[in-house]
Amino acid sequence: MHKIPNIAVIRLALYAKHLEMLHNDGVELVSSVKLAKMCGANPAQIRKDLAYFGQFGVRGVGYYVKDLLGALKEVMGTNRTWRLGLFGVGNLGKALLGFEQFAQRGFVFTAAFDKDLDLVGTTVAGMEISQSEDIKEVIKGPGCFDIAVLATRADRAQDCSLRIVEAGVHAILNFTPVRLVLPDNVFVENVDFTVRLHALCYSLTTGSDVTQRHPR
Amino acid sequence: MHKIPNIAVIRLALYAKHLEMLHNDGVELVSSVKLAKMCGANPAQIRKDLAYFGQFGVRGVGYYVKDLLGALKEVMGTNRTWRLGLFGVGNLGKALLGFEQFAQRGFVFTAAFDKDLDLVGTTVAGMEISQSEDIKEVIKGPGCFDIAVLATRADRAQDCSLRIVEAGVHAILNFTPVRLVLPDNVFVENVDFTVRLHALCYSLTTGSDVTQRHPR
DNA sequence: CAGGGATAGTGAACCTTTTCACAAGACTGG
DNA sequence: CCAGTCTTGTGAAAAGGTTCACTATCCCTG
Ligand SMILES: NC(=O)c1ccc[n+]([C@@H]2O[C@H](COP(=O)([O-])OP(=O)(O)OC[C@H]3O[C@@H](n4cnc5c(N)ncnc54)[C@H](O)[C@@H]3O)[C@@H](O)[C@H]2O)c1
Ligand SMILES: NC(=O)c1ccc[n+]([C@@H]2O[C@H](COP(=O)([O-])OP(=O)(O)OC[C@H]3O[C@@H](n4cnc5c(N)ncnc54)[C@H](O)[C@@H]3O)[C@@H](O)[C@H]2O)c1
Repeated sequence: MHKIPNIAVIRLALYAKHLEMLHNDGVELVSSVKLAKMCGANPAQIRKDLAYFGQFGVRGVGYYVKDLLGALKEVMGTNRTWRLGLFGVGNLGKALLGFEQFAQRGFVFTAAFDKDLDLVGTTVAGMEISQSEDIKEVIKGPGCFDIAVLATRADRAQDCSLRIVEAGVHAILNFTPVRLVLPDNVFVENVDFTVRLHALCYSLTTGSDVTQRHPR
Repeated sequence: MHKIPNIAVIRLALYAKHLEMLHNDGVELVSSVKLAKMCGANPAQIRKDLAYFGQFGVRGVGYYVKDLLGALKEVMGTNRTWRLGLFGVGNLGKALLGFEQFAQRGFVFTAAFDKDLDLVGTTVAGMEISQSEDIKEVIKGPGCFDIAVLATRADRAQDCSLRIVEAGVHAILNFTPVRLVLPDNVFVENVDFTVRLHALCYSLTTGSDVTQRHPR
């Protein structure tokens, strides 16, 4: 029994993305070598990553795209729709709400919250905006969601995340630059692209690539 | 002479971010232990990362926030303003253009391009939008930029990135889900948050955290 | 100016992750 | 049905990264 490297799990999402593309293109069979080329990975790594979760290929043949995709979705829990709740309908929040491709990938916004009373009650991308304080009521109804997307102003992020957790939500995609301090049973993924911009600056300045072995 | 781990470089940006906060709060001195707590890192790692680039601390005392920040900025090439050119002024592009905090961190949009002729000529967040085809002219004038931010529709991304490279730009922050195929001397950082959402799904489904040892 | 308490810098040990290399199985054509 | 070819699955080796533990250095107090 092996321990599963955390990074393998994250790569699974990457593989699934590319399998989805292959599937859409009508490709039925793929080898680890071909998939690796698409993902910019090493074929042995793909095989090893998959091996942590089972045997999905056929020796001498390759992987059946549809089967592997289905298996990966099951492993990752993405063979269902996940409901998202947005906090902070500003610049970024509006872009996220209006991003149709989320739905194609199984993510649907069921609620949106803002502090600003001018926004509350208005509709953005077909979604009526609720007041942040009402989270506990909203979550009991059709606005119930599984994952919170945090895009409030930075100075409200900690505070807001606490209320999210209090309401019983245990997963947060955090777009604010704040490192949230929350109980251990809450899963947080931080997205900060200024850090990525800095990596580019370093590359341009020194001429040396900051190659990423891990997808990010 | 040691080889510098690429990930160390990326962490530098993280340290710099937190040093910036300390500096704004008027803190003058910080130890590796304190900084590690803020960043969610190990103190030895911080010291080791810094050691790759020089000696910035005082034994028995700690690091002078202002000095260390200055040193890191120099190492990373962020002690100057970097000019950004936006491609694709849609949902996401508008949010990026309107994000004032970029400027605070030394990143300024000097040009914005779109394919849509209804958008070209209009002004978004104080920026006049040019036609994608005009990149070569724009880059010769005051609209010149160092880093391209790619937020076009996915099916135009590869094509658009090629034209960016042709115009002489060698760094791209790529928000599209496409893996760009470009010459080796072009630096690309991919931002794909659906992959992060999938990691959350996995955590929620299995109950096991996908802890990130590396900042992303 | 000596002693105690901090804390950076760093070689070495340790741990994790990637890559290699090959056996096992699957298909093809004759 | 056999030989040749392809590709997965996987133990083992290699590479890469993190953490430990210790030394060197500094500051402060008496
Ligand atoms: N816009 C970008 O491109 C971008 C890029 C990177 C990071 N971010 C981060 O995303 C966050 C939002 O950025 P933005 O540009 O959309 O800012 P914004 O000021 O346009 O929007 C913030 C919104 O959050 C709302 N808000 C504040 N406190 C709230 C609370 N407690 N509950 C619910 N809503 C609340 C505000 O009313 C406002 O509508 C910021 O933390 C920013 O640092 C934004
Ligand atoms: N909106 C989001 O929250 C979000 C999230 C993740 C990823 N993305 C990705 O970012 C990209 C943009 O998303 P969006 O929601 O802003 O889409 P959008 O359709 O609102 O905007 C795309 C814009 O790009 C322009 N465009 C197309 N081809 C171009 C070219 N060759 N040169 C310049 N401009 C061009 C279009 O005219 C349009 O204005 C997409 O690839 C999407 O997958 C968006």
